[in-house]
Amino acid sequence: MAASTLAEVARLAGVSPATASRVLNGSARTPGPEIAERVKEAARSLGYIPNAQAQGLARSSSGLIGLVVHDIADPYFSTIARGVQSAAREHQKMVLLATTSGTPADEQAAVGAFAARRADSIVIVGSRSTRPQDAKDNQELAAELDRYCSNGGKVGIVGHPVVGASADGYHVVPVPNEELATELARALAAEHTAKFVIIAGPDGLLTSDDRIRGFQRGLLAAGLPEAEVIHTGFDRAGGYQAGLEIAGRIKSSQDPASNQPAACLFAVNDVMAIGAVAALREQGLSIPRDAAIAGFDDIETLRDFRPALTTVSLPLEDIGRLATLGSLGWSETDNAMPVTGVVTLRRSTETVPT
Amino acid sequence: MAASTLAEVARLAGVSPATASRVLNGSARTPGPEIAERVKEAARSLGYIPNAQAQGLARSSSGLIGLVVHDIADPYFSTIARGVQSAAREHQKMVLLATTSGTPADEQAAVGAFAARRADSIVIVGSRSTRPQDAKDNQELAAELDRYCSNGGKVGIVGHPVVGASADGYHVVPVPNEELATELARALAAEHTAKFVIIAGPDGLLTSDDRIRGFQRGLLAAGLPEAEVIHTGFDRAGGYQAGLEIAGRIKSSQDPASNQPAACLFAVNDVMAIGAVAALREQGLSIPRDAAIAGFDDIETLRDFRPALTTVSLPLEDIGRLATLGSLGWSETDNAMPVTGVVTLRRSTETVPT
DNA sequence: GGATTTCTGGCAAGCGTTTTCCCCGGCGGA
DNA sequence: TCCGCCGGGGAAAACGCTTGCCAGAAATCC
Repeated sequence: MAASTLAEVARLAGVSPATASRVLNGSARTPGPEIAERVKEAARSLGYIPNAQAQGLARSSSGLIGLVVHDIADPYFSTIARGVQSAAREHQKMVLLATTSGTPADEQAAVGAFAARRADSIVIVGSRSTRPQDAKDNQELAAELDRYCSNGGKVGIVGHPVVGASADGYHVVPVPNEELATELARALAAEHTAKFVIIAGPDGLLTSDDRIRGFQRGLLAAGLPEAEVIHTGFDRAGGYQAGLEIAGRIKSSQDPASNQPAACLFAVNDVMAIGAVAALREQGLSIPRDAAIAGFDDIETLRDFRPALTTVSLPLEDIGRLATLGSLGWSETDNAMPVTGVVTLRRSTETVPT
Repeated sequence: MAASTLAEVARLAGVSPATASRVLNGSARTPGPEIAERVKEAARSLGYIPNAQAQGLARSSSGLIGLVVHDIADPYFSTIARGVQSAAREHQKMVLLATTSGTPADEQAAVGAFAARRADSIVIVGSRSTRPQDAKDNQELAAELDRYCSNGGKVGIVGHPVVGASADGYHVVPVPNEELATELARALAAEHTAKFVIIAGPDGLLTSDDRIRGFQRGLLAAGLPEAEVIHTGFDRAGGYQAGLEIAGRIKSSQDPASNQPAACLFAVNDVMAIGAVAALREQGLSIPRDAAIAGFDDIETLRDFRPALTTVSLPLEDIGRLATLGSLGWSETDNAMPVTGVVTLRRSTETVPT
């Protein structure tokens, strides 16, 4: 038994498909109540489900929102995805998911697929890259997006605009990474005298770069020298690796007499921070005694981590919502309420008394 | 500028739409190479993107896979989602996401929406409920699914079949929750003499119930009495609450002379376990000294948690893949490799020497 | 060399809706 | 009483693509 069609419903109700369509799917014109009832009854008895593809074709709008993330299993993205999902639901849209590992080429493919599906809008999350090797792909991504926009699509972007994209229809939700990193640095500088080291993502990853820049600026403002920057992977493994390296240095240079932390670390995101902590611990170091460490994002799942991680709380779910609403043309919302975060000092950067 | 259509491409290339369709979208018949080149060139120059909705309508298949989860921000689900996504991608499908908070009514709505979109298959993840208040909704969900299946849809389910669903086309990926919980209990029973307490989800949540049952069986096999079961929310908050209660009891009854843990806790999932640990700690108790605790799932993000959590490792990503492949009719795969987990003993249940 | 296949394009009929007209009956105003 | 309106229902034309079928041409076989 194939799914029943509108035509069948109409026939059963003894009306034309036009009328059936009008009563079953919100139309400006509402047929007479008696007829309407008959149609609804017919639909019910046949178990009629409108074919959204056909509707999409006819209305040329699909009710779909495309979501592009690096990795849906990463808590950063999945939290944002939750926001996207909830905003989409409020607007009776469904979300189409694409994961890309952050590769611009994959992102381009995803945008293409969304365009093919005539998604009403696309939300892109995840740090942009300006690395030279990505330049070409970035350009193609930008072209794909521009094409999508010029065909009437809307795009919501978290963080940085896609490099090179220029058409109308973009809505970016800015995240004050730099400012917040500055604040974090100042807060840490007030308590710590140890050497600062930044555990960062690959050079050219915009989010990472912003946070580095902001942090350095904060140190500067506090009259401290620039921090050393270690570039590594933007994930736990990267943090872990950097942690190992730092642990080695600390152990070889630590002054046993001092009980001040030998280093104050800033990992540009929480997951990296956790990786670094794991490495430091494995090497027998203790946080925050031997080294203080801060992250960024304030991932929910990691809040029970001990020592509690100093970090910058970002309203990830709201960010997802905002990007979605923005992509839907709901731009009033963001003017009302720009994204902001708050520096959250916790145990991992406390200076141990004595 | 509206998106260009196949007809325009055909016109520009000087061929019929039929021919254009054949060269641009994999068809059994491939037109002559010279013509093909002309069409491709035309398509390229127009920036043609096939309209997937129209294709779907014509082919009556959408290339969509519907994924139903309780909460995409929950690491359990997001890890499975990653597997689903990757399997989908390998089969050139896109995934449509729906989150339902586990409410059967919402799940039904999601299935309906997927059916409307003519999703090729649906993957349902998340514990089924047999609670009386859900009975009616469950039945409707089952009806909706049956309808979807009888219209040719395929369904992949993780864990338990939907209560009451009977049509053809279901593929369930069984997760040996009960067996693994039994194993876990035996392993713990070998080391612990303290009172066992199970921190469980609401009564009637199948996954929770299975894990309880398995655990009790394991205790029994080890010659120990049944554990007390505390029913609470299936999430961190639930675990936390139970943790508070247990902490109270422990503190009021603890024998200061003993340095054996006063209780051995089993939380039916990792997130609950983490919540419980947080509560216990807040109450000044230490793990595993005052209480041992184990979880279930082995969530990746929580692996760096200290004390490392004893748990049962589940190949979540594979489970997602399997359910997806199964839903696509790739059933050979699962016969070859049933899902299995492994009891992973870690620090949180170690008995402290002396 | 003629007849029979084998190919290759094109025509046109869907796929299931929406939406623009159009028509017809009833109504109020003059 | 006549006319213009209005409102509700239907016919039919999209929407953009696939595919079964057909016809002509080329290739193959006696």
